[in-house]
Amino acid sequence: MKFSTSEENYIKSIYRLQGQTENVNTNSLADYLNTRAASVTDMLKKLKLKKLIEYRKYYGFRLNDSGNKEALRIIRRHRLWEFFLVTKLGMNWDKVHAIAEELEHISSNDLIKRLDMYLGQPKIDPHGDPIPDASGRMPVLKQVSINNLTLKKTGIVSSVSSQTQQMMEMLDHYGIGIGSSIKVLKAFRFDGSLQVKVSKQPACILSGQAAENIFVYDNKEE
Amino acid sequence: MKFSTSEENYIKSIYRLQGQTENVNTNSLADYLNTRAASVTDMLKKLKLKKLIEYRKYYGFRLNDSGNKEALRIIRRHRLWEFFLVTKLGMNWDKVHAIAEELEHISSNDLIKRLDMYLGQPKIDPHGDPIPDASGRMPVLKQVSINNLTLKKTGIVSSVSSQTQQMMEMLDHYGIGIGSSIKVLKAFRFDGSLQVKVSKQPACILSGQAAENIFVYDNKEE
DNA sequence: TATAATTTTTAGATTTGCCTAAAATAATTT
DNA sequence: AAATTATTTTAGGCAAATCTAAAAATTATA
Repeated sequence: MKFSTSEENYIKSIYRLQGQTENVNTNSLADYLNTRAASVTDMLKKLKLKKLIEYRKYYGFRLNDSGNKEALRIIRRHRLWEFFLVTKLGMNWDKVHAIAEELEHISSNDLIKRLDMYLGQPKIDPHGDPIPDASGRMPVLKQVSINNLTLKKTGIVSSVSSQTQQMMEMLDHYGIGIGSSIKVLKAFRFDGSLQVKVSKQPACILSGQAAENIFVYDNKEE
Repeated sequence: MKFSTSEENYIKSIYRLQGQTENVNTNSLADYLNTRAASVTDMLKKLKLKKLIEYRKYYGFRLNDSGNKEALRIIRRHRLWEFFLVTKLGMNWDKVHAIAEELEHISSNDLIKRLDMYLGQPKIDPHGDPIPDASGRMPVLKQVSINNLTLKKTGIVSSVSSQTQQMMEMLDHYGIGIGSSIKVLKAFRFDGSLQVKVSKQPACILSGQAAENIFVYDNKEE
């Protein structure tokens, strides 16, 4: 089934909001979409008719199974395009969102399958968010501290276990933050220090102690 | 100035049609766009208001300078995306058109500038049509017979000078047609024969005699 | 050149997605 | 529990892009 751009935006937004709470309510969706409650109600009727949501008047609504599936398809497209814009076109990752919002509505399955292959079946987008697979499953992401990351494999920083002032200062100095991509070029067994490449910056050295506190997801297919 | 998808489709179509004749008339545009004359008239009013066309009621219309400029911007986007779909995603060139029709309406200048760089500033799309440059100029394409094509440079077949039955049979056998991409891997000076790669097929040998009858445009920036 | 045929435009609906204002329902207070 | 407040829905309208049917202008023909 094909959906309009507007329908897709509603589906995606409901998916976002229902993540936190159980049911979504009209006003919060209206806020989120920068529109009015009346417009939301109009669209809810349409989405109900198309059997994408559970909806009881005045009581809130949520996506049903096929609604969720559709949401994941849209999110997959969005994140693959973001990955493309950052890794292939070198766009800044805080600027890709708006463009991906447009690209995501092009729904050719063949296009997306090929894009996915071309990008190396990435598992996380440049913001550090997981990319659902073709059948709508979110990948199970194993986090590894970077001293356990395979050499030359790109990981995406997911968390840091020490949140001390000193640690933060150092991460800041190296330009490392949640979502940064990191590749280990060389591991020195003598002291556990690592030569790493952070995003597009020149290679640098991290101590073993720092390394074991920085966690990444492996990106791309094994 | 920003235009709607529908406006852009009209602009592009007028550009196509006015190529052949001087003025475009309502019915032929309606035919071309698979719509009704009344819808065309409605849009013409809008395009006139936005100062993109010359239009005298009942007498036909054509793009003015800014209309032409806009058309070329859209065509540029379309052809760059087609190039991307074929060369990067490996799509069949007879299937890319429909998808490029959607991609072309995403109008971020930064996106298109980067896409262009990423693709190597190509001069012709996979159908053999020239790609306008950023300022809307169509590239001046020099045709070269492939025995004058620089080694390892990809050319796009533009014409064949001998149209004999025998020649056609051979071209067919090698899978060479207008729009095919050809790269010369090796030139044997002894007899002028060439080892060439046609599209994604395995390399093969062409006689010097055949080669001098096959003309290509150089693609990509010098 | 008057009439017929064709082309183009206007008039008036329709659909989608949005809006405001008012009515209906639910939740909170007193 | 009744009244007040907040939320949600309905009613009715608007703009964009389309359509059909009818009117107007142009072109062709008898």
